[in-house]
Amino acid sequence: MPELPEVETVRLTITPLVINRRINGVHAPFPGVVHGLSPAAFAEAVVGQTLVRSWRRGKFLGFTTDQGAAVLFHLRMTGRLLVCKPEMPIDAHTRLYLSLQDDAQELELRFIDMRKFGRVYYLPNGNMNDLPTLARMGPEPLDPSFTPERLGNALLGSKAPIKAALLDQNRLAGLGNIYADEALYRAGIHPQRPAGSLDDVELTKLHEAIQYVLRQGIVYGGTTIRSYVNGRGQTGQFQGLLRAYGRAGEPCDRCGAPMTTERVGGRSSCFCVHCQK
DNA sequence: ATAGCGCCCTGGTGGC
DNA sequence: TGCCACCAGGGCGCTA
Repeated sequence: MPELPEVETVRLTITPLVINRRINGVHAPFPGVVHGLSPAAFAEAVVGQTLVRSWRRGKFLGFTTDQGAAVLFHLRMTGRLLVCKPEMPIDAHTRLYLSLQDDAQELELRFIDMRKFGRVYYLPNGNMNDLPTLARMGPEPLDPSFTPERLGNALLGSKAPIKAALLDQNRLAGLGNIYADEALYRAGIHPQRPAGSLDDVELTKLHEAIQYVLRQGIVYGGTTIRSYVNGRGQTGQFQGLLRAYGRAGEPCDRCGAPMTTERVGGRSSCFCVHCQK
């Protein structure tokens, strides 16, 4: 499930292969993949533009073009981005692909998504605020401006379980089920705690834990549970270092007691009842 | 405004 | 062995 570290890893692996390439064509075997406009309209808008810069906001991966527009991808659950030669056989789950040309050769950027949750967005002016989801999105947890105080502000007054609040992209960008469980485990905080009830010491611990697990996730190239691969088709390596997510019934790394699983905020959550208060 | 829940989607898994 | 209910969950839209 691509979360911030997986999207960042995809961005890092894709970027050198697609930057300074001109979009020559658009094909959308699954027309619904393009958000808010038809594939034909998307193609008409984007063909002829050159990708000049990549960026990430939460779980969105964006490419800015030479005309100041932006093409965004959201991988949701099972989305992948793959850069390959045109002659490579098309995967059955390919939802959209862009033909990219430079002086030397043509490549394709393919968006593959088994479950069709993923979307492609086009922003004519490249302005993130034109997409309401991005305009509302909370702070970037790895930005230097993200402090324990800002985390506290994001959670202030919330009676929702801290786990649900961490998954709420309007409070904090980029966390999904895996890294939320990992961060709460590392911080020793029970997922059912009301988000607004954390004291300053806990906020400091949770802030450190969020940054730590996200940075580790990036260092290890993301977490592959089922389908995630980076832009070169390689799996991540962080799954071997998970201490909470998916470890129900296994012994806690700290105290040895079996890890508990429970649904919190509609999501399965793994935690240690002894170590997380 | 906030919190909770169903929905979209498909493939893998586990139970009978 | 075969079938099928169930589960995974990000973001959105609806409800109370």
